[in-house]
Amino acid sequence: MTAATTDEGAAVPVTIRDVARASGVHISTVSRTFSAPHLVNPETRVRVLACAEDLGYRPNRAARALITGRTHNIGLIIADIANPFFPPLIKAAESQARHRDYHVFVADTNEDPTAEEELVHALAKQVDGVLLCSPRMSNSLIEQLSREVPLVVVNRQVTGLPCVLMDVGQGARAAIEHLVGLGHDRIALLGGPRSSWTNREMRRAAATAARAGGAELTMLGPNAPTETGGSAVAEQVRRSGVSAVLAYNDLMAIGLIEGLDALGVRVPQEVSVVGVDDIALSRLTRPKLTTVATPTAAAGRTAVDMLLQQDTESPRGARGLGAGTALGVRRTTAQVMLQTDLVIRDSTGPGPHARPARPLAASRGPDPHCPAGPGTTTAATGDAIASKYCNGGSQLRVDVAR
Amino acid sequence: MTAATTDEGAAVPVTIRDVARASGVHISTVSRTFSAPHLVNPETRVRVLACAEDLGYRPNRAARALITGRTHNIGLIIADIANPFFPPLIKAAESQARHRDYHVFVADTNEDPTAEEELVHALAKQVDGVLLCSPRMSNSLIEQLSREVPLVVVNRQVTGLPCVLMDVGQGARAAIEHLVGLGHDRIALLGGPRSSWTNREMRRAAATAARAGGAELTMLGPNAPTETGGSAVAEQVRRSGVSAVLAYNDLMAIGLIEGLDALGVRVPQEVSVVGVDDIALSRLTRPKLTTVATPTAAAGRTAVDMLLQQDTESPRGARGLGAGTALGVRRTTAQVMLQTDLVIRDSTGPGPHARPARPLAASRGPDPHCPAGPGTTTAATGDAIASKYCNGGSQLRVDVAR
DNA sequence: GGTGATCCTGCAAAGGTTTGCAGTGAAGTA
DNA sequence: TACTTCACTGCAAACCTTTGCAGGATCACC
Repeated sequence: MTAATTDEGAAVPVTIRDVARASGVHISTVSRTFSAPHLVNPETRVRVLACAEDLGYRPNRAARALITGRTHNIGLIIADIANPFFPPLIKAAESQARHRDYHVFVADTNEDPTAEEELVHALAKQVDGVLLCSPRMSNSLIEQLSREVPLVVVNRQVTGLPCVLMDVGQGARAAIEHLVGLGHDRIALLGGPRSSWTNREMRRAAATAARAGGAELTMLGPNAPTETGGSAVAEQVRRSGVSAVLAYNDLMAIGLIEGLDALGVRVPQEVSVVGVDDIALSRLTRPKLTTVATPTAAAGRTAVDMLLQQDTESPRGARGLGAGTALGVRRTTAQVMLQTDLVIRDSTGPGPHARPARPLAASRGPDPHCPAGPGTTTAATGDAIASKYCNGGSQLRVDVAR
Repeated sequence: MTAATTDEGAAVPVTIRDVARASGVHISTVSRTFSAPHLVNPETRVRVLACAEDLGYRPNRAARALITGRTHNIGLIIADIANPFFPPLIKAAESQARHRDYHVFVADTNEDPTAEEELVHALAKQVDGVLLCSPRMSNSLIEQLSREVPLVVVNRQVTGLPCVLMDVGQGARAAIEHLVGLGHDRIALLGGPRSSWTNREMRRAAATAARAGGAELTMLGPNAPTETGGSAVAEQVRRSGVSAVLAYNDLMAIGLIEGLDALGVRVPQEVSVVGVDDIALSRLTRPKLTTVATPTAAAGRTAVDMLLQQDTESPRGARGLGAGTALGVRRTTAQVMLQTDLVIRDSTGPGPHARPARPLAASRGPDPHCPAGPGTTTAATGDAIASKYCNGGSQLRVDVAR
């Protein structure tokens, strides 16, 4: 408001120097007023702050970054923003970062590993750390890049690096058990991208669970993790003769349901379908999707916390230590596993070997993921009652490596 | 790869100085090699580039920004990333910006005007310009902020500022005409946020179109632009006795359909519903949503182009001109209006006064918004054939003010 | 050989901030 | 009183890059 402007309205940048002049102190005192207030006399401080406020002074972060080596920015590298899995993660990460006075660069790689690498390089000098979400590049490349800039990896396990993982293994197991419990003994796993860690975990856990439950598991894929990727295999699913499908994610599950519908195969009457992610959309389709809910927002928050924690511990470019000395630079390598929940809705139903009317073991009640909406209304439509399978809320299991 | 690292792997920042030493030239020559290659001897240039490559040198953008006054960053302020309307816009904007060697800060305001203002302030020094998407703050505040940093406004008309608008007026008119043509003469407009420019435009255009078509238009709202906001008014819609509803956006339309379904009201048999935005989701619900498609990605690209264009024209902090002199600072105030398209799917059907079997005036064919997918398969399910109402593609109508 | 033009390169200041060090004055202690 | 301690402030270097200016070398031309 009171910031000086020229006639034409262009803002005149007001610097620490202007504030110093106005308040009659040296620029270093102004600097300290903002970055180390306890070092300046309370009276001086209020005077400086008043002048700064009056002139509309705001610290130049670029200049600050130049000397401190900290930008107070973080980077967020995302495979595909348009995939509804990511926005809640971005939103949570951005919010958490801002709480800690950090800003967030967001970059979209279109699932392209090369773009991922370039972006890390491009961002490295501008940020204090990077969140790599569902990366598609190799582990060794990730390790290598982590030497250039602190990294936290989401949805991928890289030894020696801090990771935030969602326990899709547990989720896949719960899903298979749910299907087996419903009387399905021929199940397909609709795989996602080959380079996806989640994909590998799901395959492994689903295979084990199917074996334990005496069911036969058919692996399909890899496929694009999109609606189209799901609908494209509808025909294959029908031919395979399975009565249930666990899909890599909700988008594929929804696409598959569309595809089956086009072939005249009814879900869940003829084929049961389970997705993964519990994107908002999965409550809005018909039938509403049974899915493994992943704690996306929590993952975003946690990843930011881990990044900023390790960041605090390892200031780069500090002046006191000889530049580049590894002294005191110890990076966190904690790996956090977030729990998943099976949310049972309407896309799964009794299989060929269903036993009559055995109640589910799980707790019952309205879908906790959809409070107060008509999304899970049941009586009128005869839908199955939504329930959670395992545990009440998302908890952390933390392993600290090395 | 060959960048120097310490034993423990921490990266040693390599500067222009290191490259200069390695290649035996002065730092200014190295600088010119990157920022003004034509000024340096080809032989020298290749030598410097080789050394830079070898050492893994990357220019420090903060330092560069400090002296040039250009950060090569832009800010993107979004009301709600989780609203599926925005991700395609973000994606397009980020991609376009990156093509021009700019990076993008993304910030989410949670529909909070105060947060918008704070974010503009916070970002101002770090970016060369800001995209304000569907802002909720007042026009006068926006104008004031535009003096601090170049702004391009999306989905809001602010005189004197560059704006990217979607012609929702045209869209609303087309929707009303479509409904009237189907025999509906009592229609409700389900309004969105009061401070939304889109909302005002829709109201105005819908009212005019309804009058022209001899239909009665009931205004409902304001409501939250979410699924919940839509489902909350289902009861009100039923009581009002209308046979068709035009909703502020797809989320509300989908929520409304859910809500009506819960009340036992069938769509489109008893009530027709039209949304706005054509989010990906609108093709996946049952019934598939008739909606006004807004060119979201084009808006993102256009907005970035406009911002960078005006940015090129008005270098800030240039050294040659006296700092802050408005000389040469002439900002674009072009306002671009992007055309919208009515996409007819399955949530609209004949009204109480339908004339029998009059073919629609529009072109027919598969939904151009959903190529090659089973999303609009028709024969098996008996769905209406999807078609576009007005024009073939999104075109620009450009007015250059002042 | 002298003059001027052209091409390339080096010099040094500048941009806004932080921070180790030193200096000041006042208060506390012996 | 002399000495130490303390709280506060100023000084100046440093971070990395860009860029106006000037100097040096080379060449062409008269």
